[in-house]
Amino acid sequence: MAAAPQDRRPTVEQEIDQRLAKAGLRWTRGRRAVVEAMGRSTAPMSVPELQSAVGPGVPLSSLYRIITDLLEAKVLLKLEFAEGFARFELDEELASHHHHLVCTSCGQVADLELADLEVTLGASVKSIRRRTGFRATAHRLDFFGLCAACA
Amino acid sequence: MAAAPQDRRPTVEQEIDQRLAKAGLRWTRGRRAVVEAMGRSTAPMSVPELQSAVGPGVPLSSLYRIITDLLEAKVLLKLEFAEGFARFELDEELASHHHHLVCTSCGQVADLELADLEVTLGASVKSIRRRTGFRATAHRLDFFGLCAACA
DNA sequence: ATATATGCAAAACTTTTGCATACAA
DNA sequence: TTGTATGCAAAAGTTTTGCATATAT
Repeated sequence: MAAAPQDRRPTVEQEIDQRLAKAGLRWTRGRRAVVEAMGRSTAPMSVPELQSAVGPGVPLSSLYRIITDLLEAKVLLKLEFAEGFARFELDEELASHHHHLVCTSCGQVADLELADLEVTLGASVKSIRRRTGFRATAHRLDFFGLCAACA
Repeated sequence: MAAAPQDRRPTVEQEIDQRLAKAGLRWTRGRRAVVEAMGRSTAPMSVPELQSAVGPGVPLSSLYRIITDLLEAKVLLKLEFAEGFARFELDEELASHHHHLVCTSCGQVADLELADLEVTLGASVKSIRRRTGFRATAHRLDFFGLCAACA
């Protein structure tokens, strides 16, 4: 659903602009390329994947520095799936809260929304705080198994 | 509760023995030290943590090789919390299925059991298979926030 | 104009590997 | 005894950093 004229909620682009500004970061060619590549992807990307999505204009060291900055600005989220390297995706508030399906055979990682579960998880957060004093502000739920193609 | 004489279920040690044997692995001093250190810990350990728990008798390269072997034998489980390095814990069937509370302030990782949630998650696994064809055989749920001490 | 971001090269950190020796079965 | 595991050193893979230059504001 596109933003209607009377919609006062900022677009994703505007929201990203704001986060960069708040972090004191400039809107540069490299950062634009990374954010756009992330926006095009439907699953968290590794740095090599990001590099080929962005094209040869951005060297590795810059990619890593851009990622570090975007993490600090809360534009990106860092994920690790016990693969030995990190993956990244757009911050959940910029996209939507979701979980991951990790295929243990081919390594593919897919996004998945499970709205009904979130209610239950919200209740768990309260019970955790009551039982342990831990104040959870975020969670991650990943499923491991075989994707349709590998099964 | 200790195993009663009539209890036919193997102890954790026997179960580990079996898994090593099935994988064709010998029960050596280094592996024993690692398994014991893991058994003593209540939270997943990084390799440096494991190294100091085990003491100076086991060099890094051996530790990593031992970990690799124990992962293959399904005695250990590998976890990553987007810290840039891996953590390890005893396989869930050797301990108990649980989740993690990761403090984003001090970095502490604590174990947590949430039995009631497992039922809901089981239902989700079925719904995922129906909707996407993905066959989940395991899951991981981690909560991020502030531990009681940091809050 | 000025502070910030980039590009290149070098380095740091985690993890893996080759090879000779030591050890478990 | 025989194959497996270990220890040391060297290397590989991922991520970080120093410094000079280029760029956004």
